[in-house]
Amino acid sequence: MSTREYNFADIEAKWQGYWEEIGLFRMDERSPRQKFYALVMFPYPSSVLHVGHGRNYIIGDVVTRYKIMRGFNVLSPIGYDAFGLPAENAAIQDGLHPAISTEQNIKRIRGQLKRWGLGYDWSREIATHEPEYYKWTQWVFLKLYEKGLAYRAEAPVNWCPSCATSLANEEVVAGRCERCEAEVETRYLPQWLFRITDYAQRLLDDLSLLDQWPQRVTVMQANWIGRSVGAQVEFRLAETNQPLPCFTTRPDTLFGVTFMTLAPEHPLIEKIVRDTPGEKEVLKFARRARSLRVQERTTPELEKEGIFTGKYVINPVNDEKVPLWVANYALMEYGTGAVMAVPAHDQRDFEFAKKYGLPIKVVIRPEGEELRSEEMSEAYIEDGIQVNSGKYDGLDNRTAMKRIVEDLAARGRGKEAVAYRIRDWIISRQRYWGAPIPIIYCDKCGEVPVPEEDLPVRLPEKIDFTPKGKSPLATVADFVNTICPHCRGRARRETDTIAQWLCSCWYFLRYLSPHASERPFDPTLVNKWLPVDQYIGGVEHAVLHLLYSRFIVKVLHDQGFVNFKEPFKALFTQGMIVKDGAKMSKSKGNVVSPDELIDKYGADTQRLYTLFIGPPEKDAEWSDRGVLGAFRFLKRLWDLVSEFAGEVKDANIEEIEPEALPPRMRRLHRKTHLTIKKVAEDIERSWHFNTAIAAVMELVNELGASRPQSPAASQPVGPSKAGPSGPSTDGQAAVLKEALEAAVMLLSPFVPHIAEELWETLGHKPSIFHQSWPAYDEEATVAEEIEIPIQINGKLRSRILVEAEATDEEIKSAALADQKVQKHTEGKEIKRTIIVPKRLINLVVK
RNA sequence: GCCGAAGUGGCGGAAUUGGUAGACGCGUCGGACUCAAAAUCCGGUGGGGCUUCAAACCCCGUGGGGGUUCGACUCCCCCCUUCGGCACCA
Repeated sequence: MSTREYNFADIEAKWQGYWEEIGLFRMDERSPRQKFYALVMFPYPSSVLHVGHGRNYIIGDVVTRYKIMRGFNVLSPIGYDAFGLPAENAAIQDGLHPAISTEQNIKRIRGQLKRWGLGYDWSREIATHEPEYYKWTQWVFLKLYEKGLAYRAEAPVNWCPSCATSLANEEVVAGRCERCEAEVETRYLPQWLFRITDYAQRLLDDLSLLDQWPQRVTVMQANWIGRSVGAQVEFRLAETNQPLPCFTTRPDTLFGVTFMTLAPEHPLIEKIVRDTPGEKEVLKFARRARSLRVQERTTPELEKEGIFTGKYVINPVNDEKVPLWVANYALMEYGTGAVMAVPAHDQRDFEFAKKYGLPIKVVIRPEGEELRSEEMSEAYIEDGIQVNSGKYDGLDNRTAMKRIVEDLAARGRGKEAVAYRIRDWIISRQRYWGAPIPIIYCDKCGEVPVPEEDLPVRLPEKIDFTPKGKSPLATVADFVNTICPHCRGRARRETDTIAQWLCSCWYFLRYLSPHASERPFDPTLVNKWLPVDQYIGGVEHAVLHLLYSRFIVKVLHDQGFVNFKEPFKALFTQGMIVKDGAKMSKSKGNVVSPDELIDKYGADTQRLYTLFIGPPEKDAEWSDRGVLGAFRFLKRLWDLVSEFAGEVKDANIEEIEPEALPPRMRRLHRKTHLTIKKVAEDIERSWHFNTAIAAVMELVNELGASRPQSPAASQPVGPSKAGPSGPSTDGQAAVLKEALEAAVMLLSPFVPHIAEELWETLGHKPSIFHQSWPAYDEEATVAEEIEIPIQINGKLRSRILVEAEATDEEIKSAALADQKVQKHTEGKEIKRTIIVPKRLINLVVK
């Protein structure tokens, strides 16, 4: 037997070396071919990657290789999101400097990526912790600072006690730290923020440009931005006439306002209660309410509490005087921090009013019904007809809403307004392992940005990482003490670092000119290559990385640095791979290591199984048995090609004449073309690699059945070895060759190493990826005979074989001639006949 | 509570616009090869009924209940379950 061993280890090493050598994935800036930017979310270098991470990169690699074969000039870069807390926490634990552990991890991960056979342009590799990179992250910060989009404020922040740093709102999930799941506290600290709220409307509007994003991601972003349309209405303090604007989405209920509430943080509180009898009590209440933890403060379960300030405000629609309260459920960050309360038509206000005996005044009633406040057990929040609303009585509330706002606007006491749920983005981190914020504080000049030519502000290396609630950088005198760029006087540096999210907001621009030392990116190249044609990553970044990147790109666009508005044209979010029903994690002990798997079966097997496991956008359960199945398939393919290679070598595919072939070969020829058709459709239409692979498996099964020694293909092999693939059957050899080559090519983006090797076995010169993707012959996919199922009253009763071109009449008479059909129609009348061309016939009988 | 996705054999999953439900793989059962095992190859495999066995045949079957249709995993209505996201945002 001439069958060779499937020695995957050697094969994979061989071709990985070869691709590197010929620069298969090196992007050529001068190529005239159409560009395609394929991007995978770059890895965070914490320890090693598991097979779950692999899915992301494997899918990306399939896209890269497929697009290359489709003739595109592909850019497929890789890098490392290297700043961040885990490295620093590890340093605290075992004393290894983050710079060292990060470098070590990068080395290991780079090795893993290469062993997977992933195609990257390694000459463009970047890591965000390198000064050559973070210099430009700091530059981005300065660009925002110049436009007033970066500012410092003493803000109540989400504080993660375990990470010992502040967090952005996007990093808080259900009151817990997104990373470590510790409960988040509120602290008051001076922080650096980005005015992402200035871009809220555009971030929302431009979601409509992202028609190649999964809808759930755009919906999540829209929800996160949380736009509400309403009105800003100007109430005034009764004594001083000082304006106290509030935002409402229900100006139609203005006549039902019976009190007003202020957020405990509201700056006005202190002023208005000064020297009043209730001063102490009110301030005490406000302080207590403020100290609540974020998740306690913002749940509907919170017991609604408040206190009367002793002051009153005037309602602009009817000049009514209503009491002003402080309430624990009012939020300073939303609207104006002052809320008009309409207990009859808002559930929170209703509960509050009931508790404190405040009046409830109905101003909207359901159509055709009365509504009495004494009988209400909950607020009526639906639409209805205005009552107790002066001249607006009798109007439907939607109309009244518009009129009331118009009338207020005419009197200068209100206007249409929009409020957003999204908050400004807190980017300060009180930790070491990040890019220092490039700001200097000078006693004379105040806050001074570090001049561009002084970048990067380098991270000092020698440092004590132990978290103290403020940045470790504050303890390094050499770092803190500096000179003011303006007056040359003594000054101090900002000691917070930039949240790592900013590093990943622009890395996809850096890939175009990764080594440029004079600028962050090359504008010509960036404008040519962006937006990214296909971005691939996890859905967990829906409102973090993906929202932040959109924001930063818009800022850069506005300043003329780039000419596109959105960074990622198409997004694909792959599902998670779980094991034993849970996300893979070291602590759960359910991590499947790719390294062992590759040792045992090879990278191609792992790749094939990962792609075969299910539709890539869905979560999937990892199965060790499934891996074995993938391996078996590759081995079968290997044996088949090895076995046939010699016989088909001289055959000429061009000379196939289907009519001259025996039926089995004709079927294989047809199957080959059907498979070519299906695989491209599955890849292009829905990325369903699992069904594409299944189709090739079918082809290989069919091929296996064509083996000379297969009982189905020939008589038991006699003393003569000539068999059906002997010299007299060149046409048959050509069909076999065609099928083998198609199978190998169609699998090549999925299992590139074995494909290259078998391509060579079949007598071709590498690389298979220089071949263009196979095309199918429509004519070859047409069957001469087709099977038509026969239904009687919608139930399947029989099947008949008919000529593909058979007319309806012919099909019908063939069906009626069928024995089983006769049995079922005996003595009955055929009422109707439905024929779906080439699909089925249904006889309706009675 | 609101929004979204999903529910198909023992398991992962297939089924263009409504048109043969269960492709492909795993598992399992039977067989071949073997002293034996592994590997490999061949064949069966949704449930049930009928049947000595088999074939043939019949019934049921895509979370549950209705409906539309010649025909429904697919469309419509109601309900259940699971998973994601949001959740005092005025």
